[in-house]
Amino acid sequence: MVRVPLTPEERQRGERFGVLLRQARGERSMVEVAAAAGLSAETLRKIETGRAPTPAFFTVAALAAALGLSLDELAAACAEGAQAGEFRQAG
Amino acid sequence: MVRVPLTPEERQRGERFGVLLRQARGERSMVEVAAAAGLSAETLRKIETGRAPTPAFFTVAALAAALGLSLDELAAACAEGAQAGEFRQAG
DNA sequence: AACTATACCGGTATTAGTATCACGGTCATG
DNA sequence: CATGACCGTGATACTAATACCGGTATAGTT
Repeated sequence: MVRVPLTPEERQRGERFGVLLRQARGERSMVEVAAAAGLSAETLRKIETGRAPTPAFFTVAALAAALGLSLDELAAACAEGAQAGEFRQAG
Repeated sequence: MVRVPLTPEERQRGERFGVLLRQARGERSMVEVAAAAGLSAETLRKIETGRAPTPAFFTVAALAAALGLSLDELAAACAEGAQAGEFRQAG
């Protein structure tokens, strides 16, 4: 095995990431935001639904610009979410 | 063609991106920074040399955290660099 | 019911990111 | 020179991101 498959935690992080993007998209359509970011709507949908859990940096940067989000806050939000659900689930 | 190959501009952006990371690494070794970011040294090398021009978002986020960089500034620097190197070299 | 717009889903094709393996260069030791 | 440790690099193997296609479902309009 030369490339390790994505761990469940990474996929969960991708899901949280997608939720954040979807919230930021608000009422706008996928097609509009995807076009603004220079992506296909399918790619945006995969990212939002967590089916593409680790998108490329510049893809996320373009999306963040189209949505008016901060990359640092975005990454921090995912990291915080990971800690919240990672080892503090039981107590 | 279902996935468009990276354009020369995207590759150039990847090279600028790698240069920024290498500058931020300073005197530290690849092995140390890669370990701090949770990557293999080879992956860090590919990113720094521009052979991986569009790394994953969380890979970049981990690197930025290890190097003390801002993701927003990083993305902005690459975008500005694109404009600066495109038609305004002296800018 | 038909038409339009939006979003979800499975399948498919192609490129690219990431990790492991193997090699050369440098410095310190003997 | 031989050995070992660290650094950077190139080749290779494997998974994932991205895009396109067809089908499905919901909601609004006529």
